[in-house]
Amino acid sequence: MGGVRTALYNYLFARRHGGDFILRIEDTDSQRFVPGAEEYITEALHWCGIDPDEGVSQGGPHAPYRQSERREIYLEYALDLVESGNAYYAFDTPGQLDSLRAGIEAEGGAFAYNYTVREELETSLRLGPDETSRRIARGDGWVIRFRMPENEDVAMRDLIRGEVVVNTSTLDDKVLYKSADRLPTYHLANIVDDHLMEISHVIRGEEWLPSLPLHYLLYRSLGWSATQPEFAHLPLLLKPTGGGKLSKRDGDKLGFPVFPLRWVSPSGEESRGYREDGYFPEAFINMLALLGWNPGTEQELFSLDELVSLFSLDRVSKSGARFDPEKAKWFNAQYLHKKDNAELAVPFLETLAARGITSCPLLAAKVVGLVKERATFAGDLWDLTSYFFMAPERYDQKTAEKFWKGENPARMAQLAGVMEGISDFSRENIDNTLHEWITSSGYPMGQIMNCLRLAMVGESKGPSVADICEVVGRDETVRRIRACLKAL
RNA sequence: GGCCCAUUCGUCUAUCGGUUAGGACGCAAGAUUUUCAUUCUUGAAAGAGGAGUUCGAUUCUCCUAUGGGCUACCA
Repeated sequence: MGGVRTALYNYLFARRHGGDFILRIEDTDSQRFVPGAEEYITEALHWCGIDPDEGVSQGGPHAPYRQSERREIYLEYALDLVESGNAYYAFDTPGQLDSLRAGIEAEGGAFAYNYTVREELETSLRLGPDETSRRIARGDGWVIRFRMPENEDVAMRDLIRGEVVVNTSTLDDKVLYKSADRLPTYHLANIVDDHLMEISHVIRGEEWLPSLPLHYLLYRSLGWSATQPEFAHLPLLLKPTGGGKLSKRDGDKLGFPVFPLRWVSPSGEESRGYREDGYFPEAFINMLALLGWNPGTEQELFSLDELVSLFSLDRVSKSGARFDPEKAKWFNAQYLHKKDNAELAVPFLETLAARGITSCPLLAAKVVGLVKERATFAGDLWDLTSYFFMAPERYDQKTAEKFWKGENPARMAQLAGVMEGISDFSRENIDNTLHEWITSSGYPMGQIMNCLRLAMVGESKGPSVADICEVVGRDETVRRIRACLKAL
């Protein structure tokens, strides 16, 4: 969800300003490669209606869009950085660093790989060029680290938060190029690719804000400050209850989807998706758009086009937004109620067919129209309409006790005959005949109507009883009244 | 621990120094629907605390508190 919202804001911003929305796959962690994940992202964006203009599946002038296919690009820039003195080689093994870290933490300190230690550790800064070359030639493992300046205030601009200043002495010498898989880290790859792909705006999650100084310094060290993109860091999506940002596991625990589409991990773990749970993509998108942004008016329902024309980064809120599954449902219900009956009838007919019921599109659309305002999801439709297709199998006890008593059963027996006599079995005619008969007989209207509903539906719910009678037809109406008489 | 960001009803939010602090979800009550739902009306519900600036602070500044993020050869 968080990722989709980020993509959505990027899409809206790009569309709003006539730019391109680019999907780049940042797969520089070979350890965490997940088969199927990339296809999943593409399919999810497509379902949401926010396909990229450029990217892995549509290509574009900046291809390839998969960082794993651009690996030879990055080393060159990392070496440039070493040459210009902005980066250096480090030969420390992960094991060495772990024990160093553990030792310092045991004394209550915090280890940072920075200006205080880089001249004492296994770095090219201490070893000198000859020894460094010797070690590299020998095949020692090396990484390239950024040489973070000492005590410099970096002033940055965020389109949502304004000015942010950080002193470099609180930062560390981040690894830019990894030894393990001969790939850059996010930081280097991101800056290099954003430059090469002519990215104008980076709109990403707030968790990236702490590395913004590094990114600013990287642009400067590479000599790209003049063309560096603008940044906007989005507030995080928070769990509905408790603390922390929304994470992939929360949905299963709290009973709502966190994925746009159902996701089955390679290890077989399943996560439900908004699509499979019956959400309309328009409703999902609408809900996400308003989680952290609003147009300043009281309008809450927006089409994608409206969002495009209204969206602006300066109306994005600064604080984290707690996701409310109830409001998500409300959005879906709004879209469901607005949906065309014939359109809703298409999946509904499939539901019916799966239950062995054959119906025509016209009838299905009519039934859907009668009950859709009671539904939140298209999947609710069957529960709300089953009595149109099947006679009730049991009768709600409370309703029966309340209405099916005294002279009412005898009156219902009469009503069966009255119904049988209606030749034009239309809604209007049923309604008129019914009222006329009840009034002229001097029967209590509420009692009779509720008894009839009980016979037709089995409980106290549903649209106008005349509508129900019309749909099921005269014979079935009479049959249901007599069945109810027999059962009760 | 260090650094950074944030703080208005339970939740999402409006307010860009002067408002009876508005809307939405949810909740409650009522009306309509001779049922249920929809719809409509109404109600309960908020400026974290403390200083300062100002004629006047929810709004600007600082401090504190709280929440969150980051602190990997992950993104």
